[in-house]
Amino acid sequence: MAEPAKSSPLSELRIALPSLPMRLQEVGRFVAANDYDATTRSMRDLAAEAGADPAAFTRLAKAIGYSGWDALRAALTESRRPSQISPFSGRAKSRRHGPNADVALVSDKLEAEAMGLPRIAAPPIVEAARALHDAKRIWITGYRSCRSVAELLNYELRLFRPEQVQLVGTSGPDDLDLGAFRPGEAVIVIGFLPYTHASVRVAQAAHRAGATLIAIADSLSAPMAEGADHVLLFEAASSPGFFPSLTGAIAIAQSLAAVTFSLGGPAAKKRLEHTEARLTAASTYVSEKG
Amino acid sequence: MAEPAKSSPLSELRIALPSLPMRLQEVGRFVAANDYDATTRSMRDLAAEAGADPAAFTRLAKAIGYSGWDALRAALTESRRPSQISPFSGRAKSRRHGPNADVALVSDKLEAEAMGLPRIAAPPIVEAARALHDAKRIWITGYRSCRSVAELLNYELRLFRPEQVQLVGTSGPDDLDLGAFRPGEAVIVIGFLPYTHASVRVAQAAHRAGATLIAIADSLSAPMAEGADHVLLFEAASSPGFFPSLTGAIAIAQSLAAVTFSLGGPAAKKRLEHTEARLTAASTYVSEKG
DNA sequence: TAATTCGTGCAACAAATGTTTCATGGCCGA
DNA sequence: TCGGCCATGAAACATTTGTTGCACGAATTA
Repeated sequence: MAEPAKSSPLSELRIALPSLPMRLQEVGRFVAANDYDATTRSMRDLAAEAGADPAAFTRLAKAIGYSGWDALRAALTESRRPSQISPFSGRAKSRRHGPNADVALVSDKLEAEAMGLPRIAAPPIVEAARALHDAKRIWITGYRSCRSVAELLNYELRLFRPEQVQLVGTSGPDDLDLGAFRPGEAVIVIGFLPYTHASVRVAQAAHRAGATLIAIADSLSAPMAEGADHVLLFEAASSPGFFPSLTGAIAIAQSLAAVTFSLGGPAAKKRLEHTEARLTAASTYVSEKG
Repeated sequence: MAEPAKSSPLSELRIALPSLPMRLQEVGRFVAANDYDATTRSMRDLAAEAGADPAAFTRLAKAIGYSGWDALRAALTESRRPSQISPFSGRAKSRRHGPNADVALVSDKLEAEAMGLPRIAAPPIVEAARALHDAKRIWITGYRSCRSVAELLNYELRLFRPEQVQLVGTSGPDDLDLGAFRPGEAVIVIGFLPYTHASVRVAQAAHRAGATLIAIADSLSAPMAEGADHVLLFEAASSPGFFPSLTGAIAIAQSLAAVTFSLGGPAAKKRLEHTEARLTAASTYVSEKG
């Protein structure tokens, strides 16, 4: 196995974790999960809270290459020192070339996308959620990279409205679903430049069928936004990256699902709990650990 | 003796500072200026660096109203604890009822998610991208809501590396793919609390096979992060919503794809152009209109 | 089955920690 | 000038810290 980067003591710990004895794994996990306490409180204190032997901490430190717990904690403390993280402007010194160019690129991209989120208009989302709440059935469409957004929306809505939500094109060719749109139903279409023909066709079919059309797009002039009852806008090109940013679309989708759920009231809550209970019963999840 | 329940230990210190003896002022200023070291290093250590007597620290603490240096440091430690992600709690007083309640909810959610993005660490993303660049093959895994992230990553990476990227579980049962992991390949696992058994199984299989494991998760203590060569963290619970936030994961995924593409150089660019040309020729997109 | 290694908890150890005491020296009021 | 007061540094104190040696039990190997 390739030797991993020794960037942080915590990552060294994680990497060595699986090959450690059981008790040391427990302690290691505890340290990873409570790294702040690990740097501030005493070893015996941590041991008491973790329900482990104090010696285990010393042994853990030695097992991953440190001279003792003191050395591990010192490394942890240094890696957590805030001075190196806080100043955003300090990144300006990073040169355009060299190994840090990519880091600067990523940081800029994240920061740019963060700026875009608060610019999303909330009221249209709430209105669209009301439309979804009233809809007898909900269809969701998204192609290419927007398919991920469509599937997320489909997934979250189905958590509390399983029978009434459906992705277009999953139970056969898209064209079959296009003919199934009815008044009183809602169709969500997600897309941005360049727009796919398929998404436009779905939007047109929805409009023609008299269904409520909700478009999540990057522009009011997007083809699938024509004739839409609700248009939710996000900035796809806000980031200096190569691919259009989808964080805005994802944020809209999740907000839409959250508000729709909120409108659903106790019934939706009960439904969600029921779904979660079923998943838990099927032991889908890893059980909570101590 | 009663401990003061004031706002912040540091502000108490600053307030009481001018009325203190000269030597205690020096020490107090040192503590205020190096509060991180004050919580992590020992009293004698600080005294040595400040060029003061260790006893001065005890006297300082008592002068402010604490029972001793230990009490002061404990207060400092608690006030600095990072888990309190509550710079927003002040605004939480916005009306809970009325027609605008949902709008406020959405706005808060978007703002909270925007705050989370810049907190994502960029260097690990770049390192992970290097690993992807070197990988002979890339597997991607994500279940439940994380599947949307996995599919987005799969889509974007396939734009310029079509043959070497594959979603786990698309060409048959997951278990078939699990046996196909090889050293020199990279496996990406995306997940957050509650963690699915399936994702943990994939991570373990990757680790066992000697493949490079990249985990995109909400915590260092996530099961699939154990033994991972790269862990990319995002905040899933940062928003006051019902479903875990995925904007962080999406942002990481897109940054990862962007940097990997960047590392690919002209070859990747050529490949992407080729793919785009093919899609255009198939008239997938709506032609630019005037 | 016997021998051996390994993981683990317990307890004792030396070192380091925070606190206290004491002696010193400067300052101000009498 | 004297006497009391306070700030200050050094050293001694009890406590707590991280560490290590030892014994017991389980798992592994011959």
